Amino acid sequence: MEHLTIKDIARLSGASVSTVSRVLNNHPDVSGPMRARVLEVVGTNHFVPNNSARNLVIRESDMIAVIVRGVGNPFFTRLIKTLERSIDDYGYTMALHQIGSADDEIMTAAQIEREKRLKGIIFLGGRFNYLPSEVAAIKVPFVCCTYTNAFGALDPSSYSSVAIDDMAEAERAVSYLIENGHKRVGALIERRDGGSISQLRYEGYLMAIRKHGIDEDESLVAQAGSFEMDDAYEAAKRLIRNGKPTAVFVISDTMAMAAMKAASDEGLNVPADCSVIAIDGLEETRYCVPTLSTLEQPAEELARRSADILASILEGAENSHILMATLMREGGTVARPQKSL
Amino acid sequence: MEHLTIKDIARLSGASVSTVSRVLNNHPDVSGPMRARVLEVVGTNHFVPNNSARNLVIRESDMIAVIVRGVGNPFFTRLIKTLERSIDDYGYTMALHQIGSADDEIMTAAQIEREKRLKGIIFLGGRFNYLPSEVAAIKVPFVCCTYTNAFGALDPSSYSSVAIDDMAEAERAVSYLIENGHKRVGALIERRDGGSISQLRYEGYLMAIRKHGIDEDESLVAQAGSFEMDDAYEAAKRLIRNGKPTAVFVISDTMAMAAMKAASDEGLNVPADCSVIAIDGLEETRYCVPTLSTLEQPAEELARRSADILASILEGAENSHILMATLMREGGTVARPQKSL
DNA sequence: CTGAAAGCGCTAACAC
DNA sequence: GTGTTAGCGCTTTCAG
Repeated sequence: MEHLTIKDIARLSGASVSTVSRVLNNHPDVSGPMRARVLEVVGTNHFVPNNSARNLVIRESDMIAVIVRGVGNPFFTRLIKTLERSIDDYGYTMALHQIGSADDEIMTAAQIEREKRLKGIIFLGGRFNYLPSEVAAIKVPFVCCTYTNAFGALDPSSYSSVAIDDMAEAERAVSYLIENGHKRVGALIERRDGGSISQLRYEGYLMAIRKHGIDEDESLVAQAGSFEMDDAYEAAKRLIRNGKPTAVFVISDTMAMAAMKAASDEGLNVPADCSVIAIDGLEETRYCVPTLSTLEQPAEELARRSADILASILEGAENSHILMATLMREGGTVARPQKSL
Repeated sequence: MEHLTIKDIARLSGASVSTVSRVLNNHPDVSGPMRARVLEVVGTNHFVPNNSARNLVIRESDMIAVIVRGVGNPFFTRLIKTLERSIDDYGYTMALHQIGSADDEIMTAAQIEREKRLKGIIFLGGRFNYLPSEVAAIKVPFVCCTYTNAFGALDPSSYSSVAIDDMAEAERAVSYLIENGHKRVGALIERRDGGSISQLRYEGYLMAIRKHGIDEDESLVAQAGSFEMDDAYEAAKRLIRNGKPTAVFVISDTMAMAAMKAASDEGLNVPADCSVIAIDGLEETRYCVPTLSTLEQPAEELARRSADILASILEGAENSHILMATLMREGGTVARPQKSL
């Protein structure tokens, strides 16, 4: 016997399929003895109803899908936790879907939407350049969490988003370094183009140094080519050797950890010889020695507001976009530059 | 129009449902013009087939589910990446399922198995105490990755596992400290009981100190109550103050990061005043200053072997159990104790 | 309270 | 090549 069906249970318990279905779904109109009998058969046979069949006939679910590209991103951890709780509080059920680096989140979403009869979707990280034509495949409301359609052509009324102003926050971080007396401020980024979060934060870096009348210096910009720590480490070493910065702005906390290690391995003391500031605010970097100075994204808020927006849209509200502020975490990695430099 | 069905596409394109189905599934026996016509209608209408219906009629899939409790665990990150690639290499498709802390992985698995017609399952982290009766609900082969049924009563031939020998490895880590001259070796754990990985590693700690004839000292054992960094930080502070250890064995890398911070905040230098060793081998802790000394779990291997086993079982092989060795990463957090202590 | 029967959207024989 | 049709396993009117 491969897999039992509701029909088998009916036969085994001497009830009809509809009665079995009723007890399975906790409908009240089943007699005590009958219910007990069915439950017993279900139990001893480890019967589990086929959800595909169920989903097929149920025209709607209470499910909200959270689609993540890269569960590897530690920043998403906290978001996911809060998302789960918020979605639950609204009476919905969360389904987390990790997608491979090759998959397209929009196509995946459209697929899952039909399969699960989703109520709505929350994307955790994604492309910045959706086209209206592709998004048309998604018929339920969705919110982009931690990013917006900065490089795309989406009608703002067609989707929602909750994120920080990456460019402005990066500018703030770099300005903070400059205001602390730094002139040679390096930037450790992934890529300066490519339409990712790295590009936005790099542009914020540029705005800050221009605004403060500092000349751009190519030797002060290091592109790691990825968000990985090993690539960041190597890029940081190059940056330190070639650019001799007194402070470095890093686009993410994990990359900043690698940069701090690189500085240490180069014989530099952080922050005495080289200050470091980043954006993200991972829990892990609180435990760096010294604690990483970083602009903390309001992770819990980001997640909660995303759920709030989706829930309100489900109640009839319009799409909306929220830009949240970061909180400066004054750790111990920023100091005024040494006189000698 | 809510959602189109294959029937709508048939009507719109002047084809029959079976023809539409054929082009959707890339069957060869459809004429060029007809195929193009259908594809066009599908495209302009953003039609996505209902997978529930599809799964219902397709009696089997090529899917292997990876069920994770807590995507938050950074150690799982690398595992997931490798798992995805390995599963893909075998020609299967991976579906990642995060389960909430309240859900039971076995019930969830049974459910998903039927829903998706899974080929097999890989659990990433889970309870150590499955009962044969509950596991009976799962009809496809499954492998426990990173843990075994240490506290349960499962027949070894009924499931597979790939893990390290937690107790032995913990003993090895602690012995390493003792052999480096440490007598006051503390243990920072989650709980000493509860049937988790913490219990196993704690028992390894006990074995090591007993084997070396060191007396047990309650003030040298700190239970954090969770695997969280903030709890570990507080527990580490208590441990340092009350136990005055010259070295600490920590059951996980993340908790070790917190412990190093605690030591630093207590005015201690790691490793001069207090050595630290852990088990896991996260990429992040390579970038601690100094690099954390830890027994690296062979993450890629763990994942690859899990996929290998599952694939071989699917080819007719028997269940099997693999215990893998860790690799000692000699970072910079272990030193011989100071004379003065 | 319980059973019979009609689909949910799709695939796969089976005819033409 | 293309269309017709019988279910996949389940929920849900609708009768009794």
